Amino acid sequence: MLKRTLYCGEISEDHLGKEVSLCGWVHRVRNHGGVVFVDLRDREGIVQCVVEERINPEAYELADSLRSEYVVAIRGTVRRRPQGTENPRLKTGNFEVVIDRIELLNSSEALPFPVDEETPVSEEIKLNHRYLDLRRESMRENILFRHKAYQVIRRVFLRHGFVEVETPFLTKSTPEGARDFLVPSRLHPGKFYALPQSPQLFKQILMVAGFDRYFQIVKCLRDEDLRADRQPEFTQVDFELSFVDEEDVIAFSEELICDLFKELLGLELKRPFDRLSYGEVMERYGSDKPDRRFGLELIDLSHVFKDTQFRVFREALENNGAVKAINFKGSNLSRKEIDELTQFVQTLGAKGLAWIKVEADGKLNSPIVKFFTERETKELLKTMDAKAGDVLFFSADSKDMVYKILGNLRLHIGKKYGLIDQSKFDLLWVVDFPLVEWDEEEKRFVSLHHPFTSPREEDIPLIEEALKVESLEEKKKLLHSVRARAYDLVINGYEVGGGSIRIHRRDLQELIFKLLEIGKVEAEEKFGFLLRALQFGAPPHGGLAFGLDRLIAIMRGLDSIRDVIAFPKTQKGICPLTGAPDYVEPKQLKDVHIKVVE
RNA sequence: GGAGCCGUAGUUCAGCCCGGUCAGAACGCCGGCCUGUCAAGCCGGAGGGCGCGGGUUCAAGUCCCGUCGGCUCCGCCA
Repeated sequence: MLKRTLYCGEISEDHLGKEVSLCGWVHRVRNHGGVVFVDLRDREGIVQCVVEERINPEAYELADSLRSEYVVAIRGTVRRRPQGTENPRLKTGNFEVVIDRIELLNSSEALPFPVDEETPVSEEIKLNHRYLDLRRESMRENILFRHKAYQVIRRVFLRHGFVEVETPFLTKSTPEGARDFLVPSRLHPGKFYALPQSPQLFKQILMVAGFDRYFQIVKCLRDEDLRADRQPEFTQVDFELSFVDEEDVIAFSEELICDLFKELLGLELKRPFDRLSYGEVMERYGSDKPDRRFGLELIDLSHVFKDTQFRVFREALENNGAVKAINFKGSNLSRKEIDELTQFVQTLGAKGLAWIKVEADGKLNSPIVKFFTERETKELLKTMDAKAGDVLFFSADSKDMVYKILGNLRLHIGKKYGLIDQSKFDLLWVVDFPLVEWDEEEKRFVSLHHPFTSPREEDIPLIEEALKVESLEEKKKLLHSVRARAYDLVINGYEVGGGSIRIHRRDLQELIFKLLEIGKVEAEEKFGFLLRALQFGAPPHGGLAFGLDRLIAIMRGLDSIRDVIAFPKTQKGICPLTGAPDYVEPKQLKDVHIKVVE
């Protein structure tokens, strides 16, 4: 067999006149009668190979019989293409390989879909034949890009003295957080391991153990429903440092992100990244992960309607809710377009969508202005800076609902009407998260981040006070102002990283468990190992984890993380390639003491 | 758990609203021609019965119900 001397995509000026041997896949064959062009492809790119019948009849005949995705080795001589026949779309487009010999290494069936960028192919078919999909240039580049990212990331960590440590995959199920994937134990009937949602507790233990700086590029598993940016198994760039505060973690994170953007995209990001508080981003964007590449900010109207007779607005304000609006400036939306947006917000649980359109003559076209006083209307238009052609959309409801409706509507409009500058990267730290929020379903407070996140020192008395008061409203009020020492990195409206300074004192950790109504017995049972560790000289520590899949997808301008994962799952959590999940043999079930009930 | 869009040749789609030459196009595939193309070109050919199951009807890709699958979103995701 001919042995490769270089990759197809590497052919350049340097190889002119030299004999080369290439191994790869037949991308395309063009036979012009007497001369055949074979585009040969490998992971580095494509190069055109050529053979003429009258010069090399044997190779010509074989070349003529080649079909897409046949595997061949080709020996030949590199030459400059005849003038006027260069192909600027190929990296190797100024050169071609004059075929001396072709070895057919394997043939291929007719393809289920073309290995090119032109034809859109359904996700199902692509994943079914992922090996073919991955041969496509864009997918190959996504995977190679990701590979390069690993290298940059490791280099940055090593530069800063981080130690790479692996943590267990067979671990313990913990309450709080996402649903666990469970693994039945054969040796311990009725007991289960859980696959880790993240190495959170292990990395904290490593800090207690004195490793000082830890990192790991690691799979995390959560048994929750999928989204374009969520897979049941995904990769975190996880790290933790001792003897640090927020600023250290943030500064290091920025360096890591900057190095990635610089080395992989050639972009110099401006440092420090912007920071906004959780409260501010919720007020302005209705989201804790805002995309700031376009406007349409939420504007508060409670002062305008504080005494309004319009029932919908009045009730919202009376019930401690909010009245807010966004102004889609100069959009001149038609009634049909407004109806479409109304339908959209209804899928989010809105009853309807109040709107005002400012017509060209300045008249207001709206189903609701008739309920406003003259003063309200005037102040409203002023607050919203409403001009001819503008369309205003309102939401009046509980604060959570207003944020949800207008935040999602804002994004929907931004995408639908092309308001987003796709060439930009918007990097933002969201800080000052509340430590906990009330969970109406569970009727208790739950961590916004996770139960190991430290509250601000000065806010701890508020927690103690809240635990003493009886009234729930009073509790909520007190706890609302307890801030977590947490920080999220948001890029283009995606949460790509999150972390916090952790609790390193047992008494404080116990206080938080108490706040979260995790009883002493349960805390001991589930987190006893952590509590004990905190008693034996736990250093102050904190860290962060980046969602690598999301980060790579954003850097590559992709909408779905499936495109940066070699073997992703479909929305129903199925791997079409292997057919997982699947039934197993009764013997296997018996071994692990599992009986399946319908 | 819920909502929306989609499912027709190997692939991407049109046809569905207004049931009755509606089973089509392009690419791919097969055969032939062609010495400079590069998503080659030209000529010819094969290939599906419309995801699956019911129902309505004289008649169903076309209407109705159910179901499965893909995608997007809500819930969920400490």
